[in-house]
Amino acid sequence: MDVTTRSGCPINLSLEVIGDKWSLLVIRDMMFGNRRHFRELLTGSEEGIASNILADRLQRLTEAGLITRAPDPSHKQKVVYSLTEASIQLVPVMAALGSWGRRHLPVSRELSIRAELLERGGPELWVRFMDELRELHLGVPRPDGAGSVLAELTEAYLAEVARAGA
Amino acid sequence: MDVTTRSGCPINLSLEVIGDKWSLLVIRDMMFGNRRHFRELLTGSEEGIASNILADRLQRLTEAGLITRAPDPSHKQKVVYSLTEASIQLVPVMAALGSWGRRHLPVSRELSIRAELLERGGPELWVRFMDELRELHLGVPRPDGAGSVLAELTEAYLAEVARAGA
DNA sequence: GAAACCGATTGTGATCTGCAACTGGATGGG
DNA sequence: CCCATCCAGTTGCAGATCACAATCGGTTTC
Repeated sequence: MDVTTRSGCPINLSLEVIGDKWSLLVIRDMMFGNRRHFRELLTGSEEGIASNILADRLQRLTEAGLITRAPDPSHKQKVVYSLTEASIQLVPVMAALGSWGRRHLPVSRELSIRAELLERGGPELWVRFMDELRELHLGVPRPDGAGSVLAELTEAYLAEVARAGA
Repeated sequence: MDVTTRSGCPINLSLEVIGDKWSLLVIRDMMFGNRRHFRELLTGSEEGIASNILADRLQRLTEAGLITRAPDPSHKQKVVYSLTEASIQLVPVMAALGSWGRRHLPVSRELSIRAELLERGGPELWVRFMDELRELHLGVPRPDGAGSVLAELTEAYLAEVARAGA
C-alpha cells in the first residue's frame, strides 16, 4: 500500500512505517502490556487514543506486516492482534528510545522503571524478552524454566505504582 | 512550548519530540551528512523536505533542546545549526532504527551501508562517533589520532555510489 | 549595480488528527 | 425471551498539520 517511497534510506523507511505519534505506542502496549484486543488497547492506553485512530493504525500496521489479526475462538466477535517477527525485533528500538527519553525528558518514575530495567539488562535481556514475545505472539515454544521478562517488568512497574500511591 | 503532555512514559515523550516523519531526518542529515546550514539541509535532503517544514522543524527542535542556532561569522546572513548533547545521544536510536529498517524494509544498498557499518561496529563505534560529534558540534576536543567515524561512513557510502553508478 | 544566494515566510489546497456519536452484531443475566 | 452491556470498528465534522510553489528583504559576489 506504500506506493510512494521518499528514499531507500533505512531510517527514512522506518519512519515511513512507524514515524508517527501513535504506531509505536500501539506496539508498546501490545509488547509491554500484553494487550491483544481492540478494547484493551483503546481503554488501557495511558495517552487516550481515539478509536478511529486506533482502528487506522491497526490496519496500517497489519498492512505493513508488523501486526497480524485473527478471530478469537472464545468470542465470535473478538479479534486478537499479535506482533510479528518484524515488530518483535523493534525491542532494541524501544529500549534505545526509552533510554533516551528517560535521560532527556520529564518522565514519570513509575512509567520509566521499565525503560530503566531494559537499559540495565542490556542486549541479553532484550533477547530473552524477544523469545518470550515469540512464544506469546507467534506460538514458538521456549525451553521450560525460562523466566518471564514481561512479569519482571510488570512487577517492577506495579511496585513503583504502589510506592507512589502509598 | 510543549504544554500538553500525554503521559510521562519515556517512549511517549520521545515520540512527542521526534515522533514525526521529518525531525529525525533533519537530525540524521546533520549527524551523518554534517549539514549545518538551512540550504544544505534543504537541498541535500534525499527526501525533498519543503522549506517551511524545515524551518518549522528547526525551530521545534531548537525549542526542544536538540539543536542550537548560531550566526555564522563568515557570512552575516548564514546561520549554523548544531547538535546538542541530547541529540548526539540519539546515535543509538539511529543505529537501532537503521538496523531494523535494513532488515525489514526495501532499503537501497547505497543508503544502507552506513546502517550496516553502525550495526557491525556496535556500541564501541557509536561512542567514538558521538565523541566526534561532540567535537564537531560542541567544540569538545578529542585526543589526537582518534580516527573519523564520519569519514569512514562517508567513504563507504561513496564507494557504494561509485559501484552502483559505474 | 546586477545576479545569485541567504534563511526563511506566505498562500493554497490536500491530508491527517481528535473527538463524540453511532453501527450491527454477540454475550450474559434475569 | 428481553434488555443492558460489550465488541470491533465507522461516520461526521472541525481544526491542525502537511506538501508544494512562489516570494520576501537582506547580503554577498562578481
